[in-house]
Amino acid sequence: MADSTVIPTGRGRSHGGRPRSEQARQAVLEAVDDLLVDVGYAAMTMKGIAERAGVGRQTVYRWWTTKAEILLEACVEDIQEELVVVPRSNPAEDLLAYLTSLTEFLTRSPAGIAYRALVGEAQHDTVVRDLVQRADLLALSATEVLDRVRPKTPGMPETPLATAQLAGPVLSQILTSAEPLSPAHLKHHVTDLLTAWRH
Amino acid sequence: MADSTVIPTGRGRSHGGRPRSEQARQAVLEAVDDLLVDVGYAAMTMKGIAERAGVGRQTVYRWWTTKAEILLEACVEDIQEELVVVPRSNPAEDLLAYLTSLTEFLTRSPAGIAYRALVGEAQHDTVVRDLVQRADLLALSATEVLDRVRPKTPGMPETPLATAQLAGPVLSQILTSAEPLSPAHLKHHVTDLLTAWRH
Amino acid sequence: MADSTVIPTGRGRSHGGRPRSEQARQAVLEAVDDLLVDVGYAAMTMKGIAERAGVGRQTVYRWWTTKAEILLEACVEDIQEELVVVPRSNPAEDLLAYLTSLTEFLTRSPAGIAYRALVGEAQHDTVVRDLVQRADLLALSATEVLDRVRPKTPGMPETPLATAQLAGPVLSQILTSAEPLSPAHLKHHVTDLLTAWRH
Amino acid sequence: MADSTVIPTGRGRSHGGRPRSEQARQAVLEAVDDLLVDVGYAAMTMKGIAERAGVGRQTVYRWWTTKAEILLEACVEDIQEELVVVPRSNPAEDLLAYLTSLTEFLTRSPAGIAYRALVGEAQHDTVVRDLVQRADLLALSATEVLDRVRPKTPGMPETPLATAQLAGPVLSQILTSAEPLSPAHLKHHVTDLLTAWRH
DNA sequence: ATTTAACCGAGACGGTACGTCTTGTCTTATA
DNA sequence: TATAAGACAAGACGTACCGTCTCGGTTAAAT
Repeated sequence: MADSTVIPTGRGRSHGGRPRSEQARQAVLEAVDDLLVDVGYAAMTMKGIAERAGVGRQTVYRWWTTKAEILLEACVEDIQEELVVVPRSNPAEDLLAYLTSLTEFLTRSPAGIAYRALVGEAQHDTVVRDLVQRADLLALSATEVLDRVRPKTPGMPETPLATAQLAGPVLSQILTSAEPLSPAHLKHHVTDLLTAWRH
Repeated sequence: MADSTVIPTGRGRSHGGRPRSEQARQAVLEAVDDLLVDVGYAAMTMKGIAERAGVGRQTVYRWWTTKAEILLEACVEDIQEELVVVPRSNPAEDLLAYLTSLTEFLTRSPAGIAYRALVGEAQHDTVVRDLVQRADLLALSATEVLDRVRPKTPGMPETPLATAQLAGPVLSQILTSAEPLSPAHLKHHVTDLLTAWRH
Repeated sequence: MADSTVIPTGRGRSHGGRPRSEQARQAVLEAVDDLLVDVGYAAMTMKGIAERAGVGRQTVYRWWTTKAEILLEACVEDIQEELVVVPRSNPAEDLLAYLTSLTEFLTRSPAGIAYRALVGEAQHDTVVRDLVQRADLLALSATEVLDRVRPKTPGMPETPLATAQLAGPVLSQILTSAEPLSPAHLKHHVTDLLTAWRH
Repeated sequence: MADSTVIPTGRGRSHGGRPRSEQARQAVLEAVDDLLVDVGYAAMTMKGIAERAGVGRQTVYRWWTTKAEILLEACVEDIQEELVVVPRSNPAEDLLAYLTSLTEFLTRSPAGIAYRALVGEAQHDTVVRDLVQRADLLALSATEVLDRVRPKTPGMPETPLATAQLAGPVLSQILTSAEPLSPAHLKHHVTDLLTAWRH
């Protein structure tokens, strides 16, 4: 799935013609990251992206149709690296490390901020909604942690609900409030989860 | 607090002059609701709102500065009515009724769709972010339910975290996926919460 | 006829709304004259006109659809003034004065250069062709002279042909060559015309 | 002179390499003729020409710099054939036949329409102006006729003026009006010319 | 009863981003 | 080396919306 977005060089490639410039692609992806930090999602425009990247406007439109699409491509590579959590010795530490890492990602990392912008845009735009769902960025990282913890928690529900129970409170707090859940809250939350899942 | 947004007729009112037209205000609020359903948030413009309401553009700009602000005012009145849950005989039913009602609100009600649009816009626009936080629409309804349940759940954490644990999974699922949590999931989630909160 | 183009303030004016800015209109007409001299017709763009006039792009498009249309409006007022020839004592002098004035107009006057540009564009663009024909700028001035001369030239053909015979050689020479007909040629031409028209 | 444009295969041709494709050249010249009729001069683009000809864009730019240049080359060969008038028994018939042929050429023949487009473009573009003047397409054909008539018209002025007097009214009428001079007008014009030229 | 002041609708104003188009250059693979 | 294909940077195209302004008219409270 990811391939179709990650490797856009595809496209027929029958013969002849100048090949796509990897340099231009990288310049656009970097420009998008920079602009998101500098001016924010709302003030980011296709025109501005092209200019910041030193690239023709048509070149941007040739490969992407919206700024959300560019943002997704720019974000999708980073997210896996940044959200990988090294296994811990026990479930409580494992889950807490994940939630801490998730909070950090969503509030500090450029990729995380991009992810929030995408989720925001998804509420307005059906196309973006589909893109975000298909990429399903959080589920991948959460699944990994949950699979490690599952053997020791016989009451854990199936993955979709467990993911929602684990990450939902953290994510929705960040999306609707100024402040994320505190480390103490995170710890309490993990304890409650394990209490429930062990029964 | 809500008053400051609901009664905008204030504004100095030193003396003389034609009073604000309540008719124009209502026309704008209704136009915004209609347009959100008809064309979606992204395609909704200040110009379009004025035209749909049969109102001069200056009249819109005189009282609101962004479409988010109008939407908030249109939404804030409905939300309390729609999310009120009649008390049930036991905690499990009380919580389940609330989550069911919340799911319904966020996926069906025009006011709920407006709320999602506002949360979405808040990720792009700091001003909207503040508006949404200040209104704190969900907390009000959740607090009521939690207060009813609290006497029977000694382990329930303080309200902010409990609200996140209760509504977070439901909300974040709706914001990031096509499908909300199923009734069965909601039931399972309530059971888990009560298991944790009773210990 | 000319009124419809000369008084563009018309347009219904049924009620309400900010009235058209005469200042903006004048700024555009002057900008077009300037640009025609500075950069030439081909390099003149709607964007450039708006910028030179210090006017929004939409303001230009609101009142004119092509640069030719603007040019015509800018030209149509000047042309009558510049091509009026004071009556002379005899036909030969009358005609020669007109042709001299015409040559001067077409090779020196900004309005004359604009007229040539319009005739040029008329070869490519049917809409411009109609505009130019309808305005019929040269015929008006030629008719005046011909009417003065006619009483003394019984053999003069009807006005359309006489106009072509009088001005055609001068105009086509200027349109297809670097150099206009010389004063000596003009004199010779007038003599030939009168010879023919007196028989 | 014509050679430099007609035989563009020249270009040094010092040593090896793939020779110019005569097939590509013909395809371009035909595409230009087709497009002029189909979409008109203004809507004709270098890109469109290349695509219609089934030719690479670089190939077009390699051999011509503007569409006017291509048009001139496409036009220059035809014009001589189409404007040749077989000698008639008397000056009046000779001149009338020429003017009739000229009218037909300018209003019907693709090459004539191309010529009008070139004259039109010459008003905007100095380079085209020079090209058209240098080719001097009409003078060649007019000179031929005038030379036949001259022995019988002692008062005919030198060729440039005589050409202007003969063809100018016809040409300028076509360039500035919807309708060319009528056959009756042409006949009248010839009579007038001969009246003047015989004195 | 008149004046004053803020409201109302309409719509033109100077801007700016949109997404598309053409320009002339370049880079590739093929002939 | 010339070719067809097609990506590239640049920038004009005409449209839409932005937020402001100007108009003539309306509606009340303060003169």
